[in-house]
Amino acid sequence: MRIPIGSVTPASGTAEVVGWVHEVRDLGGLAFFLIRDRTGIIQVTIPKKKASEAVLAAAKAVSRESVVRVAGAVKAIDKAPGGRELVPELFEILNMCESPLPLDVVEKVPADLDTRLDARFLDARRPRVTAVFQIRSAAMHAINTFFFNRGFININTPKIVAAATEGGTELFPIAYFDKEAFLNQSPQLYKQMMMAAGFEKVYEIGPIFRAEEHNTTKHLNEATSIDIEVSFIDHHGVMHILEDLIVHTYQHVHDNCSYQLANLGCTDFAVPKAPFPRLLYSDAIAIAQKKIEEPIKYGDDIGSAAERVIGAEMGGHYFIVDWPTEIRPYYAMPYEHDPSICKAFDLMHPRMELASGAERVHQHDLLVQQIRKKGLNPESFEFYLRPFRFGMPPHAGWGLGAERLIMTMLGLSNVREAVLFPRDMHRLVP
RNA sequence: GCCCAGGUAGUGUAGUGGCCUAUCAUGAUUGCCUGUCACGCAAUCGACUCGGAUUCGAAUUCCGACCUGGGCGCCA
Repeated sequence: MRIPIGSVTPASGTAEVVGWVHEVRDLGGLAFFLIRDRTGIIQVTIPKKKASEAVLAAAKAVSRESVVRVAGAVKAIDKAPGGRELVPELFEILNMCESPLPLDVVEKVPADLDTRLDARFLDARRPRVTAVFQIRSAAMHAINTFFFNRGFININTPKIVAAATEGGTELFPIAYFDKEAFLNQSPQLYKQMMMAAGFEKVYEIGPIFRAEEHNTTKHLNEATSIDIEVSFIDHHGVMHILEDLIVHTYQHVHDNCSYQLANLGCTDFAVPKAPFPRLLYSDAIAIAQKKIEEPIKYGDDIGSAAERVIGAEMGGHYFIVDWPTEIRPYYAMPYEHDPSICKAFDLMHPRMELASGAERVHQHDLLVQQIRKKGLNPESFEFYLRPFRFGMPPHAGWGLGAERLIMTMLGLSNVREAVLFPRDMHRLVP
């Protein structure tokens, strides 16, 4: 019976493991093989005088990164990684690996991201890359559990749509029989429609597509969005949910992924504390005006340079709240006392924006008015506007970028590190 | 879309007109080595993105193409 390498201990007695040949060190009369699976690495030691002919033949023939099955006695050895080693009675090559390798799995020599992504299957064998995706999986599990425990209904909305949701961002056109269609940039309109359906609390984790020709370390043309929409709640309510979710997710990773965090060198993994500070948009602008050279004024978007200096000032996660209505989408609810600002917010990590959300406009006529103000045609949104005439409850929601969450959580330098097969301007394969 | 910087063995690099039959590391092949853990030692193998131009001479200068990284705008 095969057991995971991470579970092999000096107390195991005998063990059978399967995995990849990570490294070979042949000292002459004694040879060391490091065998790796997704749970860890074990040293296999072959004393050549004592080993069987079959074991010697296989050990001589095998190449690095070949798949092998090894079985034998487990011995406690202080000098070996994990304090144990395997002395094989069986050393079977399940599949040979070609040579040379497209990149160095052991990482004695680094590889460019481009080279790594071209051979992602091999790149992902590297323990630190495996760790990123194991942590991403754990984080997603925590997020699903969080919503399930709070009574959210998990929904799936179409990714093939007829029109833009908000205007502005570029869409990917696709051929849809004899009609014009696009890949969806956001589940925004659909999750709002489910408020009219009385679902009250919905969430969706799914792909979003943006055809922007951006060339940065924090943008993808295909990203994963974690979206919620909740009825009978205001923007403060959904901000509470968001900060609780962030803390819960960090805590889950902290409690369940110590091996992976160690592989990544995250020795000081800190769980953020809620509540996160609420910074008024107007105060954020004031900070930026003091600290950066390029001119920025009330009513401007907060650019990368401003984002960085404000982030440095805040030191941790924070919200920017009460944005000018003019620079937010039409579905953000303006304040009654001052319609020039609205109940919209962004969740920020010191490095970048993670999420944005708002209390939504739920009154049909106000919504039409706001759509017009943005220079958009309400008629092309009829499928969306219709529910607002048939009992749409007050509601609020947000969308959180999954890759950015993982990127900032683990201190990754490029968002592509948080995606198995990233899609950007230049990359469509693999 | 705009602005920078690049493209040299499988991988990562050095090389700014002749000293390049191209540096170093890693890797692969072969040999030696019984406690390695970036094992060590020796030998061998393996590269200037493509096309054009300048020049006695181009990896190096110029033009074009293709490809890549980064910054900005915009956003998640």
